[in-house]
Amino acid sequence: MSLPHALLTSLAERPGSGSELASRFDRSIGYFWQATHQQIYRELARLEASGWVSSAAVEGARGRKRRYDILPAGLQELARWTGETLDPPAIRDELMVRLRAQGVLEPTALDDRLADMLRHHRQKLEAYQAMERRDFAIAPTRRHQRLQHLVLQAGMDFERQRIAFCEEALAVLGAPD
Amino acid sequence: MSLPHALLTSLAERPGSGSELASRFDRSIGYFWQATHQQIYRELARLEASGWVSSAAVEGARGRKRRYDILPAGLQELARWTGETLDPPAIRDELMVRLRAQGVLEPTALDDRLADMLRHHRQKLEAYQAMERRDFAIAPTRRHQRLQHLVLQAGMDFERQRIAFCEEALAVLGAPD
DNA sequence: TCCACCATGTAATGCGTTACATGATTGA
DNA sequence: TCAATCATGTAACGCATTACATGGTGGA
Repeated sequence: MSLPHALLTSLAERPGSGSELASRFDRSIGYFWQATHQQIYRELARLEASGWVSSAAVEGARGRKRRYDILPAGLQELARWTGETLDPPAIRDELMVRLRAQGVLEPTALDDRLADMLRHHRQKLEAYQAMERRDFAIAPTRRHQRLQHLVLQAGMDFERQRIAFCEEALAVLGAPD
Repeated sequence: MSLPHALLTSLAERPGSGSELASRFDRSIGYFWQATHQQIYRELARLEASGWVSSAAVEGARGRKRRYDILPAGLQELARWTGETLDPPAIRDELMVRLRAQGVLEPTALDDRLADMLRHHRQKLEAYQAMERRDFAIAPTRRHQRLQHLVLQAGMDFERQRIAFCEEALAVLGAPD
């Protein structure tokens, strides 16, 4: 249940509207927590009902745009949650299930799917590397920046590991039994 | 929506009852796909309604134990699914959200939580390493075994990466801003 | 004027989670 | 015989997902 706190974090970094938050979830924050615009609007309404954010109509904007700001109570809640007990990550890796299934089956098109995955992860890695060149050309010294860099590096490590894994899996599937 | 197929895979490897499947989800399969016994029983009923598995009461067993077997239609469905389009993994990493939140907050107890995580991942890595020593003392040559080994190695890589990450994050949080 | 698009929202469905319940067997 | 435990469920709820809907603005 981290979506409300991911939104609070994003609003603490910078106020914004629902659609702006949605686009942030397609970029930076979305790399480790995804949300659709439907989820975001519903959750923003709850955050406001809880007194953690305030909102105001944006004049001169397209549609019924509203700007959300985090309130002191929201910052307090965010700090409380950040230090709260943290559950280990819940892994749900469909690729592993399929590899295990392949082990009890005649050959399927799984190697094509692995090739797709390989392309996907290589593209993501390239995108992260471009971000790093752009935002962290010089190693940051402030804690805030160092944390963001660390998280980006974790994303790159994940993609690299995934690429190596797909390559090895393809080799195993291609080898004679 | 991989739970039905994870169950089919497990039943294809070896028939078993709901409770046996539940205990497999606490061990081998559970390392990349988790499920509670409630989910498993509900899903087994659906698999049987779809004609993918059959079940029969186990005589002389405790309680109302039923043994489930995969049917030819179930194997066919498993093969279809294994070659089907595969979505990239959905990442939802609460730790990353908290680190990003910490970036806009005064210090919290997050470093204690990181220390907890570190212990957790070190224990999981040790457990995996014990499994590897026990099951893969000699490198397997059959595809089926090589795939299982590969998946186990992926689990170990994940834990190692996680350990390194927590250590670096603790270093960043401990350093002066 | 009218179409495309932006911004926000509603509705339906399904999986996952948690709490609780029932029947049957073993062992003290 | 009775408590503990095994095996199988039921029920309620919430988040995530998908499809669809509404209102307002800008540009052709």
